[in-house]
Amino acid sequence: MTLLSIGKVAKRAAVSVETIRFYERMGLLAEPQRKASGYRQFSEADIRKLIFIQHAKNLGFSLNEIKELLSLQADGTTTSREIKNIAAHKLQDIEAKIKMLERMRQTLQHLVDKCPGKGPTSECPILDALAGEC
Amino acid sequence: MTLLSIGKVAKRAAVSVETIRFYERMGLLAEPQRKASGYRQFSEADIRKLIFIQHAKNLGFSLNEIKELLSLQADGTTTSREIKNIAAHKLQDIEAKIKMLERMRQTLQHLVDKCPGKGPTSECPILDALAGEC
DNA sequence: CTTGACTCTATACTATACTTCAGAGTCTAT
DNA sequence: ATAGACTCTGAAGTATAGTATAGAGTCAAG
Repeated sequence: MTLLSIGKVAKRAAVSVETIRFYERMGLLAEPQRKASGYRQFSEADIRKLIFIQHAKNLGFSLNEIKELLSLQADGTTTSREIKNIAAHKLQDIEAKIKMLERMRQTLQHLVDKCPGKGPTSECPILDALAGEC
Repeated sequence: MTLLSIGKVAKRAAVSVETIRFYERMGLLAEPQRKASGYRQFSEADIRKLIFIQHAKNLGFSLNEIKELLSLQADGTTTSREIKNIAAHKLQDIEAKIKMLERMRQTLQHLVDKCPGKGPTSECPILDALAGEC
């Protein structure tokens, strides 16, 4: 198999060289082979792993969660059920976040609608509402 | 007016003593009066400000944004229009976040639905999708 | 064989919003 | 007067996900 420099891998996976070294330190990527000079040598599998990481990040997984997914994937005794559970949990996280943001959106929309957009700040309903007891 | 210790203020505003000192350092609260001993002395207005900060945080404003809101509020030349603009901007931020989370939710829901929840990880459609090129 | 691009390590820095800690001094109730 | 609660400062630590930098060494093309 062809071995690739960190720069090539970075370009192909669309991440920075520093990010790759950072992921290695964090344990998301195994320590790669080295040349006699100390230069890292990566394989195509590492590129796939980096792409996996980006996709999981896009779905809201943290690096720690991604690390867990990767280790479960590597572990022969893990079943698809565990992966599904993790994904379902993350789905709930996301739904909870959406609900919170929806509440924030509604409240803020009300305030913006109520504000005439003129006059001094002392009569601004937005500031009034923020100062209010409840 | 009655003056209050940092501990009383913390209790009444439902924040920690350290948080109050932190907000002071960040410039969200003005430096309070001090007793001869160096103990801070707060007023009811400070409690209202702390409550304002909590409410604004609940609506998604960052501490820096809240700092701006507070300084605009204090500044006599600012109009309600500026506050409305800031709130409207934040509303757009929130809406953008919701949209992104909705996309994440949909993708993740699809994956969870597709996964039978049994069998080895090597056949897990969730992991497959994360590894996929696109 | 030289030059420019690349890579190495280690450390520090970014942003956000706090929390924790040590060690010293103060306040209040009994 | 003394014990326990409270407060002070300044610095360091937490979590997340990287980015930046210095100084040294390596690689590939002409």
